[in-house]
Amino acid sequence: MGKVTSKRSGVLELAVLGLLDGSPMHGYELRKRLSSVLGAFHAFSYGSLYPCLKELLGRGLIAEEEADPSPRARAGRRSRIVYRLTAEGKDRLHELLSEAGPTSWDDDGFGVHFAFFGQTRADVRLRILEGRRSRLEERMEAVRAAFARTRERVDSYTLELQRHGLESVEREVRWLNELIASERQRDTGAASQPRPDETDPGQRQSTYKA
Amino acid sequence: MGKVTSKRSGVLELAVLGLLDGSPMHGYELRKRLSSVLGAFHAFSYGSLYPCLKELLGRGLIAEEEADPSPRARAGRRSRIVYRLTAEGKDRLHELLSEAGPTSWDDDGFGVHFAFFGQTRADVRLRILEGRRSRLEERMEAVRAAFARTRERVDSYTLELQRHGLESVEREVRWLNELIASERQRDTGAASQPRPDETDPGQRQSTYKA
DNA sequence: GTTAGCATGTAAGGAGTTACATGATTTT
DNA sequence: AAAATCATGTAACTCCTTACATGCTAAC
Repeated sequence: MGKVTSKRSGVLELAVLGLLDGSPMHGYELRKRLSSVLGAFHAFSYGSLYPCLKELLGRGLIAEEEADPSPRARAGRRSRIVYRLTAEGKDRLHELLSEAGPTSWDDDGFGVHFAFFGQTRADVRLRILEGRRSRLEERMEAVRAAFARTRERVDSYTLELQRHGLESVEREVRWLNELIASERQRDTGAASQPRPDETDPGQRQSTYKA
Repeated sequence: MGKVTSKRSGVLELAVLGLLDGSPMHGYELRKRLSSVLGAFHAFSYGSLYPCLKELLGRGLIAEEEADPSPRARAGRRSRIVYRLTAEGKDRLHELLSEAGPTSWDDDGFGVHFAFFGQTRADVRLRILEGRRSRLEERMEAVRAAFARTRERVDSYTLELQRHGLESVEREVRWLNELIASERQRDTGAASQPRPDETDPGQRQSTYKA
């Protein structure tokens, strides 16, 4: 009945809402931020971004900005459409940030969720980090098993590829272990509050690697 | 006019042809090999594999095996369909293995191409490795640029994500550098043969990492 | 005043997943 | 003979990309 259109992925929706929560922006700028935040993980094209913005607008999660802070738009039409998050958009953002499902463990989803960890509850952060780790460990086990089964029969390039892949995943697991340890540390000390909702803007310098 | 159906991706096609060139296999087995060869890079589901096999069959690149080496199939119907590469399939495989285009530089494509480097000409190998490296270096530059622009304004989680992403890419570039150096080394010494087509099964132990 | 880059958008379609459906073979 | 796993297949659907189309704005 009320089905607006398609769902436009959870990942892009979260990324857009999260970025607009920081500050209002127009699409072009948004896309640059996406590329830099997701960086090595993923990049979106305009062909998915603009339709997504339209849909979010239709759902009332974002709205066009009225203001023209500097009088650049001469008359009538402005060429840049600046979007801001509505109250409903903020609600939806917090809803998405509370979800620690499988979509927050895969390659794309994890990157986006992690990027907004500053706005995410501590318990959800931990669940996502641990979920991601399990996911990677499963993958490693599968590869290692196949590795053992076929070791003799594959040429050295295939072997080298598997070795490098495995090493990359192992590296990410170690990274996650450090992050998880670091999360646990800050949890002890402050009793497990049901919903801390820490705004904590930039206090925490990286204890992880240094 | 002769358009059979859709293209079913170049990546899957190459992977299937390459694996079947090794030895005939049925779909289920093929999929396991795919997961292990591509490992950390990508995995395909049956929903894409079986349609692909059908299409390759229709194009005459693969064929169903006649043989039943062990009399396991009792009567009439066999439950496993074993595919083998046809002569046309071998041609197509060599054609795909000679291509060093953009598809061999992205995440999925590179993994598959690399897995079959043993069947790839030396000059093509080098072009692919160098193409992949440029691609990664472009990405790094973009991220670094954005990094410099927004450094102050982002919270520590976003920063940590960018740092980790950048480090992962840097690691792969170093890996590629070693591979490229190693390729260049074996090129000098043997004059540049037009088509060496070295079968070289497992001679070459990893000089890269040790 | 024209090239280059900013900015927005759309239509067509490619690529693969999920979920489902079904049967054969092996293990318990 | 029930349960697990092997094995094959399909339809609907999700999601994103490519290629195109258009106009504004700044620099040369």
